[in-house]
Amino acid sequence: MSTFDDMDAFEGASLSARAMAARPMPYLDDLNPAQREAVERLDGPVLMLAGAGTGKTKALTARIVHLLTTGRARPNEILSVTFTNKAAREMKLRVGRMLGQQIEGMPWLGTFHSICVKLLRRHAELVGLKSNFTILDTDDQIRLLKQLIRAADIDDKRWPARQLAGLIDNWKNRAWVPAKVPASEASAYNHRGTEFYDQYQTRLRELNACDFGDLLLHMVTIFQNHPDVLDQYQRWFRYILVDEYQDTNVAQYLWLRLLANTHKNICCVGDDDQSIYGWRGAEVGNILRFEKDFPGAHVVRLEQNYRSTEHILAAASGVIRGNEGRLGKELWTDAGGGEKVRLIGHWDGVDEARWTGEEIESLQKGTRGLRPHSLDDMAILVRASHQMRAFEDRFLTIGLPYRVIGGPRFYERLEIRDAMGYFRLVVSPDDDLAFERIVNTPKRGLGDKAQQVIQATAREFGVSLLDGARIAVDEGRIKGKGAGQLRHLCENLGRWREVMLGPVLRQGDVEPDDTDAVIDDEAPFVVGETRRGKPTVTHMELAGMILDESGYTGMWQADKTPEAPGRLENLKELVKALEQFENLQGFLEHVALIMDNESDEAGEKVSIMTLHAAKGLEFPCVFLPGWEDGLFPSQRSMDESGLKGLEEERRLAYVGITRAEELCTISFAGNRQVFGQWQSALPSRFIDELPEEHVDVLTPPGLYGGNYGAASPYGAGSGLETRAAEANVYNSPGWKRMQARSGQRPTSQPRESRTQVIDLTAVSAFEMGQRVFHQKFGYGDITGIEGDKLEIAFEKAGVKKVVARFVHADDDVPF
DNA sequence: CGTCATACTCTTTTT
DNA sequence: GAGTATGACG
Repeated sequence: MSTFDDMDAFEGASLSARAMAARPMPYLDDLNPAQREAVERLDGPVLMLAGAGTGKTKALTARIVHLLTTGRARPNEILSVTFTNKAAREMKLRVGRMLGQQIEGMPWLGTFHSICVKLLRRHAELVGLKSNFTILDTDDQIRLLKQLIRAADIDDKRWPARQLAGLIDNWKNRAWVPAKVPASEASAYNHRGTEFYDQYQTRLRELNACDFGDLLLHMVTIFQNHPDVLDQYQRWFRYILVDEYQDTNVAQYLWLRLLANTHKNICCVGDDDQSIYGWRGAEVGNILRFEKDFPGAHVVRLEQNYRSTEHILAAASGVIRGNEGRLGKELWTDAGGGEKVRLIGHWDGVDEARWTGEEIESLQKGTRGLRPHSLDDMAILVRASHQMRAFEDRFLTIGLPYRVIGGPRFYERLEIRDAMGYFRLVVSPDDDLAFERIVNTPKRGLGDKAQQVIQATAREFGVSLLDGARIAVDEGRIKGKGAGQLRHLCENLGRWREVMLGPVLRQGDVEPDDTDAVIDDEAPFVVGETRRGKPTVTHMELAGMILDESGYTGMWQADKTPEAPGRLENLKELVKALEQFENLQGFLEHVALIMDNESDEAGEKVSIMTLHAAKGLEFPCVFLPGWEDGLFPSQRSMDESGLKGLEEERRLAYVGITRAEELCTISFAGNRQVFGQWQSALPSRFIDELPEEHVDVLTPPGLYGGNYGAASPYGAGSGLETRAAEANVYNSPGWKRMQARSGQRPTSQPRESRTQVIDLTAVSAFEMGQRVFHQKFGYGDITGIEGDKLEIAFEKAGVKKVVARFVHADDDVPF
């Protein structure tokens, strides 16, 4: 079967090019001249330099629609790549909307990774894989490397697997296969980096697996070594569109260049000022070099900003101006001045969080001529995720609803990964990594020794761990109660697999309720020559069955730790998520590639996220806390990458400010608790780069260091001065206030500013001494009741004041 | 083999 | 400070 037969068979061809060519093009009227040029210049290489908030996605979707409308390409001949699944979804949606019809056939609109998986499944054998290869997540990757490291008798304390993983990842990002890693890297990882890289790749092949970086690397390798394959795709993809081009790494760049080589109709959209992923291999150079790489390229600049006020844009420009070697863009708007960017200094991180919380509440009511804002309009953008905690703590105690975006991802949670380990093993019984993960979870009395026996047996017979386990059990190589449990597990796995595959049909059997399907070609799994009927249970039921019968659910039900209920909840959610998929296999594939978690909880909430996660988003009101040297710009960034690192941090600042539509508030704190240790810092150097005429310095009464220029409470300074200041810290009013606060008198000032409805039913449900459960703090006893707030002595988290509705009575535990 | 205590790293950022 | 990893003990 030729590769393109199935492409044609793809949903794609549903739109006839002729029918579309006759249509009007209303979408063009909606564009400004620059956008319009970017849309209409269809042939040849185009670089769309799109500043923040300049309608990039609009132009990009209009371009796709234009390609379709003019009949230049059918939907399945357009390759459009994004970095995130979210961006891909958004684009699909908007193309459909603009076109006025739902488009089924954009099979090649997706992330680099998802498109590469699709391609790689077709050509896997060219790099020594089978088309049903599994995609390893970071955790599997690390465990695999650790095995290799230990096998080589190296101290994995001194030479951590994470480091090696990072190294290999880097190399893959640069499209270096083991043989191509340059000599200059030879000293990496104690001079054994390349050696391990080679071993690792071999091992992956044995496991019929690949990691994230491989998805791209393998495709580049295939394109380079198999011109016939490349040629097909080069001809097939008549038009290529790339979003966020400034974030591409070398492998992605090569991949694109190879594919674009025939038609050369490649349109890259990006903003060099928003390149913030250098640390994971992105090369700003790709976008800076575009005109050299693609001779005859047209560059279109989108500079009219539709998002922010003048002051905000000017502040952002002022900061980004400090970077060298930009392509150069100046954003402008006709939106008028608006509010100046606000700057405020705080004594410490706790104060910062408290002030921010109060500010959010007054923005909600509407202050100083600003309209009232929904909490959904507000976001707190931090440099590093650990900064989130201060805000979470504060918001929890004052009962301010918030959502953390990009926090611990759903699919990375322990219980989810365990569950998926079971699913993986049912779908592919020779997934050794999955086997290792779940053999002894829940506890089955299979410790180190038993597992070594299994390993040895598997190696001896040259089979998977699961088969090795079967043999080991049959031959009585494993003793004790573990043996029985292991046998049980193996039998279960076999049985679940049979259930999934469906009943075996004998020659001539007819499906009871489907007369056409003597042999069901669409059945998810056709193994060997065996014919299978429709499974008797849905994959959701199967999933539930697996989790229950394996004892996994039971394990958490028996667990009395505070996390257990949440974990069970997550497992339920996991099974629910299965509904959207045809079968377990489809689900696993999806999960491997989905890294963003859309938690669409209802209700108005303030968003808290990292600056990286905020790229592409916008909010009327944005808070940018933690602008202190060392934190932002991050010391590590500067140590590792010097000026380049600093410039990337500066771009991060630029990204942060340009997220704001109406109000942008920057803050810093003189002191912060890091690693449980108090540390002081100076205001960020980026603060000095904010143009004064666009900044409002807020200095609340009794506050230290609210002025900038001479911004720090201790004066701008040398290390000496800082040390001296540290000595003074303990006499300062702020310190004393902090001490007083941590004393937590039960009658501390009631907060008059709150206009929250007190939920009396919630309060009256509690009484002194009652044992309660809190989602974040765990179990505790009520030691005080005051309005709608409870004072609770938590077992783990200590004494806290918490709004009653965040607390549940715990009826399970007698006292 | 499983549980508990201690010791040690960790904080960038993610497809 | 918290989570993980290792080692001693039951």
